[in-house]
Amino acid sequence: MSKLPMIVLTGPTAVGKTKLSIALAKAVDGEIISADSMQVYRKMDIGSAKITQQEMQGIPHHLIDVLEPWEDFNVVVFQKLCKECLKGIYERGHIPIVTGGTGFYIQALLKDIDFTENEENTVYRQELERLAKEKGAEALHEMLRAVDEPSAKAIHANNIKRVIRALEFYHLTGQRISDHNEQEKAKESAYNSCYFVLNDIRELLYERIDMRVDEMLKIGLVEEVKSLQSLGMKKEMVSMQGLGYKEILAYLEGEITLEEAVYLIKRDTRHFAKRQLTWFRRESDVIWVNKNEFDYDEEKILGFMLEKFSEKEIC
RNA sequence: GGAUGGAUUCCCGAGUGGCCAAAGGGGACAGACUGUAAAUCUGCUGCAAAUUGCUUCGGUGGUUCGAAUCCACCUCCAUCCA
Repeated sequence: MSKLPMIVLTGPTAVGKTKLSIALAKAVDGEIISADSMQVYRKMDIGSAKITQQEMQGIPHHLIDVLEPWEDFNVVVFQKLCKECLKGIYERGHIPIVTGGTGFYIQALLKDIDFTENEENTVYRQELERLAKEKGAEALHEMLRAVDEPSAKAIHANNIKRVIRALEFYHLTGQRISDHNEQEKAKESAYNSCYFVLNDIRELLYERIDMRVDEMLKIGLVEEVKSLQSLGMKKEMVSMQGLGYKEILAYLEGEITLEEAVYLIKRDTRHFAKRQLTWFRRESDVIWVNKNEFDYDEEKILGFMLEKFSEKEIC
């Protein structure tokens, strides 16, 4: 059986994915699946730059507003929910358009990376976290070296989160995560997909980010976070680690001024955009769509993408 | 007009005779990433080359084997007194 068709539309934050995704969906009779780690949350509209009902223009959207802000979300949940959506979309004879900036999620979907081999082991993880605090990152890294030399070499000792995950993986499965990664890395895409990365001149992108943050504030980001706070959201929660949320929360708790919070949101969003680009550069088979090369003309961009997609479908 | 304090590499800021291309932070840039990924972490940042050379610390001149660091004058900034 041939692989199922799929369009991926990604790119750095604030590049203009949302708008383009609607035009694309109309053109190919598609449904949109959001690959975004924050837009899944209800009550988090402004800070996550969530698409509005009106902007959707009747195009079905999935994985938006499906979780409460106190619920955990991660790749595994994404992958699971995503597969469920895809099933329905294919049954309806539509094309799935995966839109969003979380490269890791997209990879997990395309390569169908296997995360199923273990449960989240909070007890062991908590113990490791405690160890890290008491004995330091180096000690933890030594523990990893003892059981999984390649991982220890690849993961910097300071990157405690990933050291912990590697240890946890070994603890749970008896297998080295480095070996597991090796296997998963070799996989190729499970779909007949076109992987578009929308991009723009860096400088302009940064400008747009700054402007968008100002806009968020103007339309009530602080109020949004305030209401989340009153619902009991704490900064440790996954949802509150989103850009715009953690900083405003820090402001509301009196740790920093509003001015500082705004500066941090802008800066960290810029950093984020950069990291996204680094990720996409590493992915193979991506089709870069530099807006400036199309004179910022939506029609031209769309035309190019449709052409690429039809090439893909034929072969 | 007078007094005092300052001017440092993209920015902030340390450095007060050799160990200084100059601490530290920020930004910029680059990278890693396989269950928190809007997260977490790393590298790099005067110019050119093999351990080297060259041009930098407001300007000009001087002291010294040697100056970002000392001296003189000048320019600009800040505060205070007229």
